[in-house]
Amino acid sequence: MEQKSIQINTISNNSVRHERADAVANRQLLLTTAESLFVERGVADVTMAEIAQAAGVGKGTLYRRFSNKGDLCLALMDKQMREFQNNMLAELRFMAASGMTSMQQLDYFLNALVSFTAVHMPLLCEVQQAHLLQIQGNTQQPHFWLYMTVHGLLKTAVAVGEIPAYLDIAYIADALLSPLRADIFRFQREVRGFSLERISAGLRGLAQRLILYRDQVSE
Amino acid sequence: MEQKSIQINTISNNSVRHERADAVANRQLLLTTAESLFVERGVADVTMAEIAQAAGVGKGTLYRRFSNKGDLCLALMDKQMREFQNNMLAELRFMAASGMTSMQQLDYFLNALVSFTAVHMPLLCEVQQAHLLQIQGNTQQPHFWLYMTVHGLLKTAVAVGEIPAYLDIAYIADALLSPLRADIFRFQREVRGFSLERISAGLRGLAQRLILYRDQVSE
DNA sequence: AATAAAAGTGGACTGTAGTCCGTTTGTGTG
DNA sequence: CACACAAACGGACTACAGTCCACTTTTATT
Repeated sequence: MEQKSIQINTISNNSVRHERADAVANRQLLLTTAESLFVERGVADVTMAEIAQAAGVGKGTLYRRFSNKGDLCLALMDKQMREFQNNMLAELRFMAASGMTSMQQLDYFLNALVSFTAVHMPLLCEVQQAHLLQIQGNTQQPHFWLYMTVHGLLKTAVAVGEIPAYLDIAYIADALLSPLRADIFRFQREVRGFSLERISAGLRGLAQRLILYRDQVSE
Repeated sequence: MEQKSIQINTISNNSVRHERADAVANRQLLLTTAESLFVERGVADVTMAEIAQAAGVGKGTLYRRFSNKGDLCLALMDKQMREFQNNMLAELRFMAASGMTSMQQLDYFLNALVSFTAVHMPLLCEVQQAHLLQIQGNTQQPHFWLYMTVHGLLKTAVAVGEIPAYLDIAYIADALLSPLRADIFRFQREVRGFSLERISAGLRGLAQRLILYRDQVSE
């Protein structure tokens, strides 16, 4: 997880500068401070200035590490995010090897993603609020990986003939993920009062509708 | 459109207070001022203080009329919104009377909605940013009407047997509308580079997948 | 026309995000 | 070890959203 942040700054192409020790310590300090404040009073009600103050550093230091609240929240989820990714990758590979269809894998993936979204909703709200359009091909974005996964599964499903070839799977991948944007998800949970099970079933049901039935005209 | 704002404040149950003339004038002044600033420099780059100043009124006056930028933007769309609503209502009624199926009506509706979203995207972004969770059963929200319409069409479609009864249409109505949230729509347009036609076709294709085919098991 | 109360108004004020920049500190090099 | 300098630091500063409230204007009533 954090071995990544070392050796970021390559000077020219030869000598390397490590991230300074105090900087590393401060990053960690800020993360743990933020986390406990978030737990204590809720993510939305903690200001950046408070985090800096509670950690005993200046605001400039905080912002040097995390360019905004979303960034900070993303860093807090980072570990669990990678875990989720790795687990999913492994499980999907296993499912594929066991002869399960791509659409069954997609079903499983979406279900897991609903749970993940539910657990991290408060942080995800902040992340998505911040990263809205600075996405611009940033491969690091959480959304990017989700999209690639769903898109990949759909692509295979088309190739194998599970779903019709005329479907616009690039669009569909986006569309299937859009109800899981944190703000919409939250709306469904808190205003509509949908249970996790209902959201998961609804979304998966929508996805499974893509499956090709025998008598359909393949346009 | 603006005949509505008169006679809002009922005192007790008998006497009525009109909205003061200067207030009405100021509301109109603020709307036209805001609109020209928006046209000139883009919605996102105009601050509330600028609007107040350009209109020659204090900030307090602006905020008394429109409780935030989203509110102001909503008011600017109000006329076209009602128009869209009325047209749709009429056209859907006509389609129904002409014997078109609910799913065909939904197809038409979604297509029109994509166009509407595209035209008003900048304003919609602001509106949706502001009104995120103060929605709480507010019947005035634009989203509410969209939801009711889609939900209604799906309900009829189930009743008539166009789509299976086991579908969770309450969920599906939300899910179908979620790719049209302004921020997601914008992402698809500006980052993915999807054309309007592609978005419309993709969304409608997804909706049409709900249709019941003969050999499907009705679970 | 006088008046009281509601409604409206302006702008100072508060709170928060995020930037900027002069100062301090850790680190690799000689 | 000392020294240069990039990196890191702190906190003042800017910008904007939104609130508050003392003062003004309109309006209905008499």
